[in-house]
Amino acid sequence: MTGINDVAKEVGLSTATVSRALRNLPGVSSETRQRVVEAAQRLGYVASPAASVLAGGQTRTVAIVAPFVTRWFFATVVEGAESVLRQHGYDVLLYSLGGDQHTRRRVLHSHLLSKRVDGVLVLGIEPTDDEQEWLSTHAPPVSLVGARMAGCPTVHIDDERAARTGMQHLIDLGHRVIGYVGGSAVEPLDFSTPRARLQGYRRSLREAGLELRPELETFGHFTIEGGFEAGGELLSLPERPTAVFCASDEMAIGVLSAARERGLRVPEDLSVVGIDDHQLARYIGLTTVRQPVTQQGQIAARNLLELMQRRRLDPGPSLPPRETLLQAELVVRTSSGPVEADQSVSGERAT
Amino acid sequence: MTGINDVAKEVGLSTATVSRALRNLPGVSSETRQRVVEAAQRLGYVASPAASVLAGGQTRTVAIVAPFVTRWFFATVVEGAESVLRQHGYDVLLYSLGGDQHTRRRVLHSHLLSKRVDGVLVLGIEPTDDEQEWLSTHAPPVSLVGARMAGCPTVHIDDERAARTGMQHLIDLGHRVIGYVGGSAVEPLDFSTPRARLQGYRRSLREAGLELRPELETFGHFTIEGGFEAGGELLSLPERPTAVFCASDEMAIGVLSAARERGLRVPEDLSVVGIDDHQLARYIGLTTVRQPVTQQGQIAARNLLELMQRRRLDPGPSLPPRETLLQAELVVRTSSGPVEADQSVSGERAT
DNA sequence: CTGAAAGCGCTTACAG
DNA sequence: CTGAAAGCGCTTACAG
Repeated sequence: MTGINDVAKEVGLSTATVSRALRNLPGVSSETRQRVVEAAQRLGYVASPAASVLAGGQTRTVAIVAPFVTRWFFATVVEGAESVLRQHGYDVLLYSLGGDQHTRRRVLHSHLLSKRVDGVLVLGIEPTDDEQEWLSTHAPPVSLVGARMAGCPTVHIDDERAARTGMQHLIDLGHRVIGYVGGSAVEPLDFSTPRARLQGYRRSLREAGLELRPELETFGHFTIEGGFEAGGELLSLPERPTAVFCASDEMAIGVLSAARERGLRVPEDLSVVGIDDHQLARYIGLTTVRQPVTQQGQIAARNLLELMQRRRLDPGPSLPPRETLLQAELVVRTSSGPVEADQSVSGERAT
Repeated sequence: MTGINDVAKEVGLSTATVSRALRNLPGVSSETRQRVVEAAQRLGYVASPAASVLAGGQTRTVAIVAPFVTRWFFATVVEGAESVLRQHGYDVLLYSLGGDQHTRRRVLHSHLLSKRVDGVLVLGIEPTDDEQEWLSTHAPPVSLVGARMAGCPTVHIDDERAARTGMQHLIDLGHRVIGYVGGSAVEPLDFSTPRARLQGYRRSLREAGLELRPELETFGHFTIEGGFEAGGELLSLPERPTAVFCASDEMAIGVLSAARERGLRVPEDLSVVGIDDHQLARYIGLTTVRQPVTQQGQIAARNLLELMQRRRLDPGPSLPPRETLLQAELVVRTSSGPVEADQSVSGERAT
């Protein structure tokens, strides 16, 4: 494998000069630089990352930490972030936690990260206080999507408000018994998104003077299958809700499926609304609260690039962290409609 | 940041012994090993990957190269592979090519990989002859999913056969005019899967004595949206097909949506069959040819682990590469049905 | 079983 | 503008 010495010999210069020339550092005559670049090209030389890192360079690598990559939202954010990072010459180390606490611990709470990457992109996970403390003292810069961490830039939508937007739509349509399909029964403290959406659901009900009923709150774990199960529960209730609001489109798809299985017409017998605007949503006519997803990945990546550059240039005091709040907007399709006459009877009872 | 020297000082031993103890190498008394491990733990020491690699160790990192991570198939394979690799202590560098030739070139055809990772997992891309030659001389072991490369282990289904399975189902139901939604009009040589599925479609028609018509072959780029567009074309044909076979479930979902938009009943007016068994398939009643997906990622990861281990232990002649052919099976749901009376008229005409 | 020393392939002050 | 030399933090023969 050709090393920097081979290139140095080839052009009759020191490795120092070769190193500087290849990295476009100042202080190399343009003629020399050109000769070096040509020789390197000819010999097929690429610097050994390990040696560069060890000698004090950067790793040119970023870690992306996400709970799952099979969920549409995270896969899309990863793709958005990855392309921006790659354009800037960074490689991406993927840590898909898979809900595993052990892995999470190893990844977030060990020295691995700090010596391996120049920055960390955290998706959809709210680091605990312990983790935050550890990260801020040991780890390289952190940038987040859909979560907050003291002193770090983040990009997200207002989840509570997004939920309220979807709920308001249903309430405006006259629905009075509205089921909810959210994340899981016991939201861990470190997942703020599902908590905020649940809050939004509840607050909308309260402000509309509607009753909060525990049996209307179900949990779909952000999967189609989970939504199907949760939808099944809701539709089996003695007093069946006339609408179901879901914390994600994937769960909404599950609910639609549960409705179909029971022969319910959508939206005549049941209205369903989600959050995301999943790629599938427009094709199945799902009413949803759309959030920009690729864009969140891109913005988070740019935030991270900026932090890494800042740390390189000037280890002084950092700017106040940026919080980018993206707009989510209601997209009305065919899965939601007004309460029908026979439905509103049960709806009135509920009020 | 605590280094190996700090640990060595702490226990009053040489760095060599500390290094050996921590990596469980033989030739260290168990008492010594225990002291070292404890000290390392206490000091929060983790070896610098860069230094380990440079000193002759392995990178403990694997590259996964995939065209897209937002496609369900690839995301699922990645998740399967990643969890196996992580269990074995490997990190994963993700290269999502995004159909970009430039990125592809940089990733597959530069020295980056060879110095950065111990192995490469290639998903859904058939390296060109040039790339194969380069990879086999410069790169670490390669393991593939859904593609072949000389001398490398691979796992995949028989794509032509999978297509024939789906097609036979439609033919058995009496369909005589069957549309096809595949990858893209000009399949690059390096994507064998779409080509093989198209072959399967054609061969099934020929063997059933049915006519191959160019206007029945459309292209959906393996996305829902692409399937929707392609489906639209097929359903606008003067002689509308009574069935559509799709090279992936995501495209089939698009076709279903196009049918719905036109008010066509499924399966009475149109049968639709896909390949994959996408997580959504059972919830929308999609008939499909199921392939194991997570499993392909896991097997490919194990193949790679084995190769990496073999290279470590014994750089001698390697075993003949393993080709794992997984079974794909028809899953009949509600999106396919027999040709109806009024349909078969046009069907008969087509014969 | 343990240690001293060389070396992995770069980068970076420091000189000139 | 260029070079000699130290050093990044480990691992690995080689001795003992």
